[in-house]
Amino acid sequence: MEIGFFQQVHNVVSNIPYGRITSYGSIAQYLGSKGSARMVGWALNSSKNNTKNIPAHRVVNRNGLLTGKQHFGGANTMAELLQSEGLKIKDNKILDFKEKYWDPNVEIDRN
DNA sequence: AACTTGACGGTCA
DNA sequence: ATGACCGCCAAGT
Repeated sequence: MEIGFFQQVHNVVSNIPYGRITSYGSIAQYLGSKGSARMVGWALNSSKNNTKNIPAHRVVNRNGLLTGKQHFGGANTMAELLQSEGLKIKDNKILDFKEKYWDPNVEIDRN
């Protein structure tokens, strides 16, 4: 059986190291034509259905903006999670986005 | 079955 | 640099 799109997303997101972040688009690109960036967001949304602990807070949009903060319950939960991992956040944006950026297309060896 | 929505991203004015 | 548009594709209504 083929792995579902959401599960592939969960897999990639789970591989994001502590204190690092990536973007929806990068994940979508890593998965090829199996989905668009929007699909990644959708998959993460269904990840809360998954019992496993998915570090979804490490996924932001391409501008380093915390567009999905709304889905973490609290208004500032996502930002606090990221800050606790050493990232600099201001006004819902990751300041050191480029430095802490983690690209699955580069870091993961496609096994 | 048709229309709208969305945790996005690239292009163009 | 900012804002509008379009493409992406599954889910919900």
